[in-house]
Amino acid sequence: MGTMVQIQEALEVLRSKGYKVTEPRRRVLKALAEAEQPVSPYEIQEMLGRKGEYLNHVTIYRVLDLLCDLNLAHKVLLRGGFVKCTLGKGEGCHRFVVCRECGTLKEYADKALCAEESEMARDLGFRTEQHFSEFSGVCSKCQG
Amino acid sequence: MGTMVQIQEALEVLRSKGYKVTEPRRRVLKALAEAEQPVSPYEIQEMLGRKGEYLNHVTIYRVLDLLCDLNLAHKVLLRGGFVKCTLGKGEGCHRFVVCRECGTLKEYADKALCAEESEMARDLGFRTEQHFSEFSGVCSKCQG
DNA sequence: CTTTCTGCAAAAGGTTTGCAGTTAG
DNA sequence: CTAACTGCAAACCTTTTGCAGAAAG
Repeated sequence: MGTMVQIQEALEVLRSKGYKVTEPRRRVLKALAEAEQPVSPYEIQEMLGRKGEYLNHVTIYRVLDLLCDLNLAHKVLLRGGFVKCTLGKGEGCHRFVVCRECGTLKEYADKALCAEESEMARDLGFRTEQHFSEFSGVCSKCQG
Repeated sequence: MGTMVQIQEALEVLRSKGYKVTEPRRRVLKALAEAEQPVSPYEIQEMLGRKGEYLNHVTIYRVLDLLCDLNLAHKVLLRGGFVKCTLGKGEGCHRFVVCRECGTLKEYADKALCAEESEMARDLGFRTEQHFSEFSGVCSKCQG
């Protein structure tokens, strides 16, 4: 499955930036990859607990901080949880579409939209650096 | 000044929806109108305290909840604070541009952008209902 | 070996709840 | 008057900090 590959890639990023590859970091990455929805630090702790892989919550907070710094994970503001990043580099700002019913999330990027938003902001006198965009709606499965 | 008018309008919305116009609600609205940046519940409490207008923090939380429900205020997720809504109705989703330096914020809405985003999401199988957008950047004053 | 990382204990902060008393309409 | 609102106390949950021991490279 692609999940293992994704985790390996993430670990490689850690290594290449001089960070150590540790068991807690592996576990948090795996938990994020397995989660279908954005998950909070304590939810991650629960997920791991069920598999007998206890981690201190402080450790989880710190791992998540690092992963977000490296763009290997994102905090979803609308839901207050974290997700594993599924995009590569250099494709514009990362966005989310979140299903209000089941919590399913899709990540995407669109350079044209980014450009348009930046222009919008320029009209207001701003030089934008980052666009946080999250759309809330209903996914195909949940549409009746 | 326009501030008073804006508050009067907000109070009118409260009245028209059957909510009571109380001193705490007046005070929170006034504080939001005076704030130049997004402010947290406790910051609002401080602002009011300096004017000798004490409010319990629980009351402030509840007033803010109500104002957000009525779209008279917004929670700015990037900053974790609240702002008074400055837009009228039916102009599309409300967005923010926030200055990373001074915290200055501008609110705007753009129907075309909304439409474009909805199309984007439709391609991903989503029927969107709400677009939540915050741009982080540098405002004209803070640009060197 | 040495630097980085983790766990623990504890504190600090933010948010919520239930209830009794007050107030707007 | 009565329903709606506020204040208080307390609980609860989330996040952060400092430090001592463990582990990766």
